[in-house]
Amino acid sequence: MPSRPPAEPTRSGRPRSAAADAAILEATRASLVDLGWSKLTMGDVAARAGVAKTTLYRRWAGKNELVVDAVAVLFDELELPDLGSLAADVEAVVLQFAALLERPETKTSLMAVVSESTRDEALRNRIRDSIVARQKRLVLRGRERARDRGELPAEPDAAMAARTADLVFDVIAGAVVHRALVSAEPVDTDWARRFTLLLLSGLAAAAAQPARTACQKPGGSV
Amino acid sequence: MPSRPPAEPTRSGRPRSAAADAAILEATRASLVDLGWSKLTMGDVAARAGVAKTTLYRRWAGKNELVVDAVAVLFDELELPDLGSLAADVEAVVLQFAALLERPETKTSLMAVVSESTRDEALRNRIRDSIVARQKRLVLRGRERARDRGELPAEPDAAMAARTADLVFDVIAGAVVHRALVSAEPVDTDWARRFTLLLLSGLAAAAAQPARTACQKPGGSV
DNA sequence: TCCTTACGCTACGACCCGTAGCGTAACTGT
DNA sequence: ACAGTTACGCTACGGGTCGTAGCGTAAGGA
Repeated sequence: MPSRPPAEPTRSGRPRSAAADAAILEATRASLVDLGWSKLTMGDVAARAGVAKTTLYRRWAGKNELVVDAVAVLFDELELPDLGSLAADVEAVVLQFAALLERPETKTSLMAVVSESTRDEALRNRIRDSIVARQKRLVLRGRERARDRGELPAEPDAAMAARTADLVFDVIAGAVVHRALVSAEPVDTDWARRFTLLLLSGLAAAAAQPARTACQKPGGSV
Repeated sequence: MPSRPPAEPTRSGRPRSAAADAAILEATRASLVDLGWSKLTMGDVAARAGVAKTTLYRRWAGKNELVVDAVAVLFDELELPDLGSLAADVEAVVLQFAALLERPETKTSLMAVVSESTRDEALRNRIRDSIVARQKRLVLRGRERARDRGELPAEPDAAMAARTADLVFDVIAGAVVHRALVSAEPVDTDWARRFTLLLLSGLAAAAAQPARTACQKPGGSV
């Protein structure tokens, strides 16, 4: 339901074709794969979907909104598995997220819409609601599950817990995105394992020592 | 010296105007501020720079390359301060980087060119050489300095040290970018401090315990 | 049956792209 | 001083996309 009018219970007149919605979003993803973000045009999407160009503009304000909706459903695939330990769960979700970023549809368009959103608050909200919020739930569920397992201490201060969750979210999502799209190097099992070790070690150690000095320990490698 | 021909020692004929280069790059930044990435056009940049549009195309292949060069010089401002401790240094550089991302020129264009680079290897290399590499140096210098201070153990395995540096780089840059541009929330002193604590705690603890299990400790908050 | 809304289609002005062609300007070598 | 070479400004152009208007038709609801 990507259409703009928030909710109108029963409207008279001809209803919008749900099949057209599906065809358009599918055509958008296909066009992203073939042409990439910059060469994707509204006319091309309309032609692929077997729909008039005007129909697109009746539902979406432009390319940005259309692509966000087309890509957002892919994030529904993300799930937090229950593999018995927090480390295994984090590692798995990192690999899932990386696999999603490897898909040409997302690879070419995610950063583009984020870039556009820096000058468009409505678009920013749309991205937050339909993409970012879905990812953040995984972090909250992961923390919840780890607390039930006894792997992380219960956080008495709710506000502080929320800020920590935000921090962890930006670290995980940011690191994976940066590795995959900016550094353009593979997020493989080895990288995911090393990253997870770094993150969880940091969470545990920082929880034990909230001071603000650097710690020094001898030892091996990360 | 953004022009494509790598190096031709002594060329005959009229030399390219260095003043025009400077004016064009300056005009590009100004146009980014006023119009943003998507509405920036080559014609507008040429007009602002007081230069013919054809001159732009004689030096840059297109918008992508031009903007990368125009923004790259801003990254020269980044420096790793020497504040006495690794934590303070990291915190400061995080804030510097965040301030850079707050500038409208970078905010609107960095992710856009990264997005374009997913389908253009030459652009990817250009970004890596003129932007990413400059940031990565800060990580290497930071580690070097921390080792001299005794804050981090010397890493005997050079290959492993390089991989750790890459990991740390993606974590720092990725987290800051994600916080600033995707979550669109401020990277303030508090956030930088909490992030730094998490990172450095993780580095120290993970170095001491390279195993692959999650660690559980009691304690307060990050 | 009337009313309302969605759809397909065509056409349109506006804008931007990237290039070709030309005459002129600037610098190099002999 | 002169020819050779390259850069520059300017104009003009075909090709493409944008986003919208207008029209007739299709598909539901009262």
